[in-house]
Amino acid sequence: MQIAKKYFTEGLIQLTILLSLIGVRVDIDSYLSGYYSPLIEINLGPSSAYTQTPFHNLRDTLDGYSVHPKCPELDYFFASRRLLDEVRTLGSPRFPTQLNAWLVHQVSATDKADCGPSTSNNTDTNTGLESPGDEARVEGEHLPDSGREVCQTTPEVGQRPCNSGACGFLKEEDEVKVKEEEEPAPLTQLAHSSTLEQESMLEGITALSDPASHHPPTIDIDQHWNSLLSLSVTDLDDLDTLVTERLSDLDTDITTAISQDVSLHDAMVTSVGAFGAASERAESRPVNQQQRALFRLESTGSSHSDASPGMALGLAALPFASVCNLTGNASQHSALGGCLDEAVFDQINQLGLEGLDTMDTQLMGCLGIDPQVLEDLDSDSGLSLESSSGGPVSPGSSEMSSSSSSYCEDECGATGYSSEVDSVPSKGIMDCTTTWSPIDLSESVWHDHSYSSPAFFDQPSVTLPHKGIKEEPLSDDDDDDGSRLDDRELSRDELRARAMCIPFSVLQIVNMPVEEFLEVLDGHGFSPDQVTLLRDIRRRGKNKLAAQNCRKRKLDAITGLQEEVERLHAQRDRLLREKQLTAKTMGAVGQQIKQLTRDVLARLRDDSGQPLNPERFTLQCGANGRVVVQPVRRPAVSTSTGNKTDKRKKEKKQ
DNA sequence: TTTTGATGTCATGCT
DNA sequence: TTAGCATGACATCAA
Repeated sequence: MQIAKKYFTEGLIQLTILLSLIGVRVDIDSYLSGYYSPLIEINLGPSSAYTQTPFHNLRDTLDGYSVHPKCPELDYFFASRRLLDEVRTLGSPRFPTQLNAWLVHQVSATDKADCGPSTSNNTDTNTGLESPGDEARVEGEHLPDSGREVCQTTPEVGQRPCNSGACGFLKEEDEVKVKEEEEPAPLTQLAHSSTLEQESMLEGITALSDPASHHPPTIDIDQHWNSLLSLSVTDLDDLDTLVTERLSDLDTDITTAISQDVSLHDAMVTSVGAFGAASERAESRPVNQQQRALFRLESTGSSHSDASPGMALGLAALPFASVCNLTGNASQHSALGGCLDEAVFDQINQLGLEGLDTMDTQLMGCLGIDPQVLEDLDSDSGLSLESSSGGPVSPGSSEMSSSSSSYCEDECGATGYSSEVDSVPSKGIMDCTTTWSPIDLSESVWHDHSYSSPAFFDQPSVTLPHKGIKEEPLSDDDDDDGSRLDDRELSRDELRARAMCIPFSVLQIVNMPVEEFLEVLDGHGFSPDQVTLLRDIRRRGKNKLAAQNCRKRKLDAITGLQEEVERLHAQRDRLLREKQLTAKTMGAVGQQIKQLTRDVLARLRDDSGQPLNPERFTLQCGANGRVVVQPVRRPAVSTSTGNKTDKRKKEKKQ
């Protein structure tokens, strides 16, 4: 039985390795870290829900982040994680190392069932190899073997417990220093392996090391954490120095930095678990939990080093900010984030943060984040970019995605027309605020500056005088001020729709797919006027978005041209300087040549023994490097050349 | 009162 | 033919 189990385990490992080599992520770790023991799932075999390749195939799609039916509780987590993955894809490419995490789960997961599903504590749970219990002992007998096999027979893959997460990152240095003496062979392999392999091997070494050595890192975590937190935002240079020193101390820090990125979802699981499920472990160890969560979040580059807290909140960390208690540690957060994965957020900023900022304020409210912070990040004009992007009502987000995806490629989030942005609030927000209605959102974000007129109800004409607003006294009826203000916030089309008793909001009309729109036109028995109004509203809404897009592009083009002009100016200045420098150099060289020529000629004698006259002779350097004295050509020569030019002119004329 | 930027809307061409 | 997009032009509002 043990032999069969061993073969089975090895087969799983090999299969996982092969899948990883062809780019299929075997991300069991995501599931493991939340609710279930990895050991149990491993024992369940390949039919386990954690063999989630289909999930990963779907995860990158718009609506493909649905969780495996066995884990519906993780739905909102994966929605958040998907967002973060999208953000991270803007940065440097990531490499799936969850395979390694899976392998290490085999090694160290014997006590997972006892110590809880969270993977962040496996600094301590690695001692599970010694944990009592029959099952743990049985696994303890096998898993270390399998782990060594993996480490030795497949060094190119190595091991890496992603679930070790930030703890692993912090303790690796110390542990590896200790293990360098104890484990020379793996480190030798490490030296010849790639970055991720080194990372994996280091983690594997850590996982296979003596459990007794895992207790000190808990202290080291705090020490490292305090040292890192002691850095201020303005100490980034020092932080870089610190990183450099650590790199010099241990050349695997880079790999650990990568591991931070890779294991972000672990942090999210941990954090989410602490936030949503309020697990016992989260209660028993809140400090470490938050620290790890925060550190991991930062390690994934969730902020600019110089970003304001609001900026940080507006980034991809938003879905996780409240979970990770981010708001209270913005400065430290920035320092760490800027160190670990700054490049990602450079690109995010370059790509425009509006897409991420379009996290609806209601969602922020659900997460306990002050929406005002986000509003500060936006322009004060209340651009309907927000409204369009925040068109969460969009029942036809797919339609919007198909129509706007082409432009979203380079400006996704910038203009806010991303279908993804549309889709996210439509799901996340609706989950959080069940009382939310499209009308309310349209009133709050659909920008239409005062085209609405309360007089419209008195004069239900289709054409609305734009200046009717000013003509309408505001204080005519104090009792109706509230309703009038509400009406004033509505757009003209909204008012028209109300007047025509159309049971759809403008956003719904604009954003619904064509098929659905046609069904609405046909199925609701609208009058021709209503149909016309619906079509006009839809057309105007679409055109409004198009106009905003167009203007955005125009501004971008102008900005690009300005930058191009500046670049060309700089190039021209540089070339002019080079030209002047070259002229000066040429002049100096010419003077030197003249002086040398005079000196040489003064030392030469003609047939009569007289020095050569520099006025009549000159030195000519031949192609072979020989210097020949030649008589200076008189103007007659120049006239001959002039004759030649005359001949050429004559030839041209002919 | 004028200027200017932002925005909505319409017309038109194209896909 | 229709829907949608892109864009120029114009109107309006507000600072």
